[in-house]
Amino acid sequence: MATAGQQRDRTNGKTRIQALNEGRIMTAAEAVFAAHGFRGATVDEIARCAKMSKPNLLYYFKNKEALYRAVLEHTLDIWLEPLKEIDAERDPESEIRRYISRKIEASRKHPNASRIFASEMLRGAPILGDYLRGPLKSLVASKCAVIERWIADNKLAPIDPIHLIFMIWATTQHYADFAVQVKAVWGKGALRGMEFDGIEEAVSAIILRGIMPREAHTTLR
Amino acid sequence: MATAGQQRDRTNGKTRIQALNEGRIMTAAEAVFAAHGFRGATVDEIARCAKMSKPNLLYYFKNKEALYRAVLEHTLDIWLEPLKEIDAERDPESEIRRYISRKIEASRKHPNASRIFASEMLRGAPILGDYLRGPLKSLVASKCAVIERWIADNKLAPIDPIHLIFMIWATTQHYADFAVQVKAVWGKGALRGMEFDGIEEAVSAIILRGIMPREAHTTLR
DNA sequence: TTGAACATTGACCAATTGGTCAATTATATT
DNA sequence: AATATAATTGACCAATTGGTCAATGTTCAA
Repeated sequence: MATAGQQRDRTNGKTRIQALNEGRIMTAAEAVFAAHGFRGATVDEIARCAKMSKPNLLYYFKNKEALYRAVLEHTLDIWLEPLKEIDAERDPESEIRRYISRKIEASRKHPNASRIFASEMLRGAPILGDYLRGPLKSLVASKCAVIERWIADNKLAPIDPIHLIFMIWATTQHYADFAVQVKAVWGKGALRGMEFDGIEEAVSAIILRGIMPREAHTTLR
Repeated sequence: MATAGQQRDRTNGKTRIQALNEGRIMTAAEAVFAAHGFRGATVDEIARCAKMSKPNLLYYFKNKEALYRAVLEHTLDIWLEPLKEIDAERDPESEIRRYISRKIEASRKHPNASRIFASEMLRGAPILGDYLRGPLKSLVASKCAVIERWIADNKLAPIDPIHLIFMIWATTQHYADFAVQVKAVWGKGALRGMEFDGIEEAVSAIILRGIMPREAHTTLR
């Protein structure tokens, strides 16, 4: 009895109430940090948004920065997961299409994660800087190598891999970060709860056309 | 004598000192708003950055919001100018190439303008909302019509114009808004003062390939 | 050189900020 | 039912916030 590990009512070393409240706080914090950035967000507003007193919030996260870091970490997972999945062994068309699809899906399901990441970049990545220059750079380099192999094998047009990746990042996240603009300009009234349908196909179409090889003699133009 | 208009030492109804200080304030404000957004920016920091006391700053701009609006307006000019120039009468390849080129140039020369715009979008465009739904929407609609005509004339592949515009916006501004990330991942050390060379060609290459028509029978893949 | 408009600032203010703490209430294990 | 632990909060604090104002210094046309 009393096996090492969780007792009744405890998950992952956390109380039921703890898990619940930390969840509520994180969700509230994501919304506020996404809209106003680290400095523009206030602990009061996050607490109010989580329907909780400020001291209670600070009982779960020792200060504003700790909360921000927790949110950023959660954000990073969502953000990077799709890139890791690109598989050198499969064909580029389906892999890139799938990647775009996953990124659009992430922008639709977790728009605040995308916005928090954007906000952190806008301020010069004081927290994520090391991560960008370390693990992210490595990951991107390895995926660039994959793309370059595809190009060498004539499975892809000779484009610059890093700019392809930037283009996919930029375009897909645009629909989350600039959602107001997209809605305003595209006309899809706020009423019809912002449907992101068709985006995936439209974006994939242009990009894939842009990077798939043509037969030997290019017939461009 | 005393012709209606500027006296000696006055330009545009503004004193020499006025013009000079307003300029310094705007530049400082652009940097601070770009990094921290409206709420995260402080008047003190902007004043310090403009080497000026806070009351003196508020002598030129009546409050934080007025300054923000002035900065936003300046930003909008830079931001939109290139799109207006797209000319239906010329051929799509050179027009789109030129547009991308102009946008990349703007990202390089006015990165803070791009970031302020991004920040305003992240918070849901409380100030620019009406502008987006009004003049911007009209402008975009007219340019979409141009693109659609090009498609109908078989000068362009049948892609969705609005998403093409979004893609160009997103990709080009990415190099300003996410400059830290670009630098970190791309490796161009901060030393070699971030050269944006090659971006224009790389981006244009993918996008143009993606939207230029092929000969009748598509030889894709 | 003078005087009126322009420019500048230290001192100050009320409101808000991130954060603490002691006291209280709820929860869960015995 | 008892008790130890977890959860919650009102009251409070020093620092910072956006903004005011009266007093002072500077510029420039006459």
